[in-house]
Parts: sequence; C-alpha cells; structure tokens
Amino acid sequence: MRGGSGGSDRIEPQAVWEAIVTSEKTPLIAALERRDTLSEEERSAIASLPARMAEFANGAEIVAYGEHSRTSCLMLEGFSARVQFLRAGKRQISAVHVPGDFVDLHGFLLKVMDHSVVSVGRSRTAFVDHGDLERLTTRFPHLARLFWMLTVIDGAIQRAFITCLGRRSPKQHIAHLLCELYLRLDVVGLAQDGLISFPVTQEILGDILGLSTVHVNRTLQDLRATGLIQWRGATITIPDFDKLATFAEFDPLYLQLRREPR
Amino acid sequence: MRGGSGGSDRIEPQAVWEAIVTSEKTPLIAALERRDTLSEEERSAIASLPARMAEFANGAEIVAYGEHSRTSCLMLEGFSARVQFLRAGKRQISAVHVPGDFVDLHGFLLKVMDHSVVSVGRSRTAFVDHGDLERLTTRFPHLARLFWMLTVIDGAIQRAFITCLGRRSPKQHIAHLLCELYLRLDVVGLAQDGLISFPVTQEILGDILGLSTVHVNRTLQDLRATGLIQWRGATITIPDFDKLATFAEFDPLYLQLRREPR
DNA sequence: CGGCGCGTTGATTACTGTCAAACGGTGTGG
DNA sequence: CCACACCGTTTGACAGTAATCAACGCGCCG
Repeated sequence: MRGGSGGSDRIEPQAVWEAIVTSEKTPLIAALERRDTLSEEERSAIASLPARMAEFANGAEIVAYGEHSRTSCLMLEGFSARVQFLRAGKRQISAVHVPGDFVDLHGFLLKVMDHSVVSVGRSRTAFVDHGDLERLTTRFPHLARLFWMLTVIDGAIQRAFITCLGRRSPKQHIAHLLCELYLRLDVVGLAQDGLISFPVTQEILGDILGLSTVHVNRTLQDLRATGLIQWRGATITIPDFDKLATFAEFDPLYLQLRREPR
Repeated sequence: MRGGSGGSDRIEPQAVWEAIVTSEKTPLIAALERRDTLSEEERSAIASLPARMAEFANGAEIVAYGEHSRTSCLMLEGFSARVQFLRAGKRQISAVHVPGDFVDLHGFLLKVMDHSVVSVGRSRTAFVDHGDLERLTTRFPHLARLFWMLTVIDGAIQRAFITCLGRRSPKQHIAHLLCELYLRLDVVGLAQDGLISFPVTQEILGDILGLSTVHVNRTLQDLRATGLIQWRGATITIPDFDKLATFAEFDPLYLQLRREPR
C-alpha cells in the first residue's frame, strides 16, 4: 500500500526552464570536485546546462518504470529513492539519493528505466536533456569520464548495499547506511556536527532494509538504546562517527572521496 | 575460511600477451552486438586489443581489494564473482560474471578496487591495459558509450539483485538468479535447450544469496522437488523457462537485451 | 584404504514476519 | 476549545524462517 505517502505528485507543475546554477551552488559540482579538479570552463559549462526545474511532494513519482526518458534527473534538494515493485505489494528500495546525485544518469545509456524513482520527503530536481548532456560530454571528454565515474560510484554504493543486505545484521545495516549518508551529505555541505536530516518513515526504512516495519522499529530502538545514534523525527544525530563506523564495519573506500585526476 | 577452494592461484603464470581475438570469437563482441550494431572497424579494433591472457583455478583471486589496477579484466571462459569480506569470516558475493563480462571495467574510472574478484571454477580472462582502453575509446566514441553502457547494465543487474535479497524468498531468489544467468549465458552462446553449466558449491551459493549453506541446501531441495529446476553437479536444467520466470517474478527488461542505437 | 570436499540430515536456538491493538501528535471541522 | 480522523510509532503475542551445531553419507583421489 503505497497509498498514504502519495498525494499531489508534482507540487508546482509549472516546470521552469532555467540554467542549473540558477538555484544556487549546484551540488553536482561539489560532488565532482570532491573527486577531481574541474577547470573554470567545465564548471561554468555545467552550471549553464539548461534544465527543467521541478518540485515533488513526499512519495511522488519522479521517474517511472519502463519510461523511455530523454532527460536525466539531478537532485538539487531533498531525497529520492529508486524503487522496484513486486507482486503482493512488496517493494524494495535499491538506492537512496541525496542532492548532487544524478539519479538516472544511466538512463542516458539505457533507454528504458528498469525501476521507478520516488521522492522521499519534499524534493527539488533539475531535468537535463540528453541532447544537452551529449553536447556537453562531446565538448568536454573529461566531463564524460567524470559522469561515467558517477554512474560507477553508484554501482559501488549498490555493492556495499548488497553486502549489507546479505551479511550484516539489521542493526549493522542501519549503522552502515547512516555512515554512508553522513559522508555523502557532507560532500554537498549538508552534514555538520554529527547531524543530518533524513525524512524517512520506518515503513520506507523497511523497504530499504528489506525488513518489516515492526522489525525496523525494534531494531531502531535497540540502536538508540546503545547510544550509537539518536533519531527524532527527520533528525539523526551521530554522537561518535568512528564508533558507529566500527560497529557497522564501514569502510568509506567505495565512495571514492579522494580528489585525483580521473 | 576460503581455504579449501583456494590453491594454485594463477594456473599458468606465464601470462601471454596477444590480441583478444586470438582466443576465438570474443564473447565481449557478442555481448555488445546484442545491444547495438558495431561497425566492421569497431569490431576489429576490439578484436585486436592487446591483452594479457591468464587462467585461474577455482577460488583463485583475479583482482584484489584495494588494488590500484592499470588493467581491466575481461572474462573469456568460466565464471567469476565479486566478493566483499566482513569480520568473522563472513563474505558476500555482489555479482557473478560470465564470459563477455568486463568484470572491473569500472576500475578504469575508480582507481581503487572496493572489492575482490575470485574465480568460480576454472576461468580464463584477458587483462586489457587502461591505456589501450583509453586510446580505443578516444578513437571510437561510440565504443566509449557502449563500454559505459556495460558498466551501467552491471548496475542494473545489481539493483535486481538487491530486490532479490531484500524482498524475494530464497526460492524465488535462486529462481531469479538462474533466469538471469540463463539469458546472460545465452547472449554468448552458452545456453541451449534449457541447459547451463554453473560450477558453484552450495557454500558459494550461500555467499551469493546471503544464506547459510544448510539453508541453501534445503531451499535447493525444495526447488528441485517442485520440478522448476534440476541441478546435478555443475549442470542446471530449466525444463520450463517461462514457468520459472513467473515463479521468480523475473522481468528481463533490466538486461537491456534489445539491439538499438545507443 | 583413508582423507577430503561437498552434500545432506536432525535437533535446537535465534531471528523476523504477521496480526492486532494502542499511543501520540497534528490538522480539521464543529 | 474539543472531538475526530489520520499518520506514523510502539507493543505484545504468536507463527514461520533461517542460523547454528553436530553428524553422517558419498564419491574422488592419492
């Protein structure tokens, strides 16, 4: 029953066309500069990419399964998740996206979406036309490499996720997820002092972890009781990152947070 | 304890340098041509890529975690798996690779490996230098796009895997895995008449499914009892693919098996 | 023959899902 | 201002799933 969450879909249907940068410092640039150095030219080429801005309500579908999209969706604010549905109303979230993530950049290559993307809480996105991406990457082969890298980091995140699902305990899995989110949000300046915002219900968390809501609830209580995290509403506090990371067996290598020529 | 399986590592250390094609019809070309059309030039450029051939024994490490590789590894024969290790000897396989797979093409972008790759059964691979890949993709931007596509399909396979781990029953998961393997092997001509070879022990299967060996054994018996599959030694028979696919809720969309301009 | 790797079994414990109900905050209408 | 409905969180009881431990069987190879 995805009912509840749903609602008004796109909040402001008057999708606005403007350059990406208009919004503010584009988090995408921050994400790229964390991994490599951009030239002034490259930076401004990205910033002036034409984009259709849109806002989504909690639970709204940003990209639909089976869609032949001609655009790719860049997160500007808020969170989104990739979802696959099974019969019997079951569903699994295969990725959580934060600002700066090019959610369906792979659509650029794939032509058909193998999953949906839904907004987690309110979110704001920029849709970039594949034609514009093609021109950009042709003009700047280095950016093509970096975009490729982004999709590949995405894959690495999914691998870490697989290991969590398969071999970590639910407690460890949540801990690992939070460590990862913390670092990813930090890249775009959205984490400070051990504090992040992550507006998920326990039901959605269950769809991430592959667990029932009830079990998520109990696991969360357990985790809070140990003092490893606090979690009130959308606000999560990590008192001691290293401690949490040790508990989760979290190794940030896969996030490729080193700036080097790529 | 990966002990048992291990052994002589690389079988013939006298790694041979030759062109990829030397081996035979390169399965990589088959994999690409299943998704797009290659020009004669592109085909021969791939076939004449210089490569270091190597053979591996069951359980041997093909690529090591943390490695800064300057080559990427293409499967020619046999199977391999990506593995991540946890404390307490637990490990999880995040992907199974078949001939034609460019196992760590993402190493081309990532610089550091976030996981190991081990041989499943005996396997034969070709290591291609990143410099050669760079030259190839510069000369043929279309191939660059196709290689990018390969890494992105890899990601799609991982997403499907995540959904299996999170929300499918072990029986369904195995069924899904076999449907996928069947189609992927079919791409390179290694499946016929509902029959494939897949030389995994139940222990390794457990590391794929995130289950204990004992439970794998029972699940497998259950699955065989229903008549959906037969599994003797390394030989798997799928009497009725559609039936298995329905049971697994398998939807091949994510494998992108349509040939179209990309 | 004996050892070893792999598959199989049984018994027991631990973990998770399901069902059903209660609780608490928030926004709405009376 | 209160009653009510709604959504998300929390609890308890119970059933079903999976891990663990410990053996045993079987085929292959030295």
